[in-house]
Amino acid sequence: MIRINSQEGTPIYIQIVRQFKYLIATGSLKSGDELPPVRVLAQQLLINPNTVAKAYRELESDGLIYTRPGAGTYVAEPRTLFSDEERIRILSEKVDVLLTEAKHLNFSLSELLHLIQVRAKFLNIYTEEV
Amino acid sequence: MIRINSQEGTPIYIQIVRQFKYLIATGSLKSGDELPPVRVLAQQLLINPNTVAKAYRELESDGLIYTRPGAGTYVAEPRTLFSDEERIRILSEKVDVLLTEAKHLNFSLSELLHLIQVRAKFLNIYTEEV
DNA sequence: CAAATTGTATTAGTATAGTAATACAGTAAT
DNA sequence: ATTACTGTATTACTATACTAATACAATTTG
Repeated sequence: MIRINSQEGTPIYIQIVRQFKYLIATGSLKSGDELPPVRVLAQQLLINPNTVAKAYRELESDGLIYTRPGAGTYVAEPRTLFSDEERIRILSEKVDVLLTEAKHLNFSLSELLHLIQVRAKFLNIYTEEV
Repeated sequence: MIRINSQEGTPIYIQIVRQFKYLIATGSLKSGDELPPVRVLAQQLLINPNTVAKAYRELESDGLIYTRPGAGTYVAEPRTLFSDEERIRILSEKVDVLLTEAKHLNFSLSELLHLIQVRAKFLNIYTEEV
């Protein structure tokens, strides 16, 4: 379910976080689904359970999962945690960074918008047509 | 020209990099323009010249500026450093991350696309209409 | 209740990041 | 050539990140 790459340099727990984010965003993991126990995933990946726990803590602080100590860890409901203003503010920061990157890579705005739609379809994150 | 925030936690040199990236992307700094000498900017910001130098090194490795030791540091030509495949590969990674974030924040695809155009106009990075 | 399974806290070791002090080396201008 | 500027390299200190070993606490299950 999860794969880590020791070569790549990015911290193990970050790799785990990122992959679960994708799995949740694409719907491979749905609300209520249980994540593997920290010890199970740790043994699969040959790492320390605490490293998995750290990843889970990060996902929980993002509101994507919740943990019940003694019971397990589950995918949270996709409730809107923030106000509209805050949602826009959070995403705008990331959009601005992307726009800057795109500009430096010589992408035009329409090329960027097109790429986003291509990737959305490829990742199967959004089913809507635009 | 540059401002740093000691509270915010993000490393000083990263803050410097980010701000120069914006200045270049928005055209406030154009090809050939000289960046302030490391000592000058360091004194303005009350930090060590080496910290500024580190920021400049990062910008140079991104191809945005070039330095001539003994002379100064200048904004590079906006030449395309990469092949089309590579440009798309690099940007796709960042797009994927943004799409995942947008999904978790309950943005629809069209809302995301709209926000991008709004921000592009606001930042004045792209002048084209879509 | 007892046993097994869950996540958590504590502690520690190692590596790396971040910043700085200082000395070095190359360029430009007079 | 000398002086005054450039960026660079070396070294070192400090804090934090990352991972792990181990013990703890809470829930579930029989």
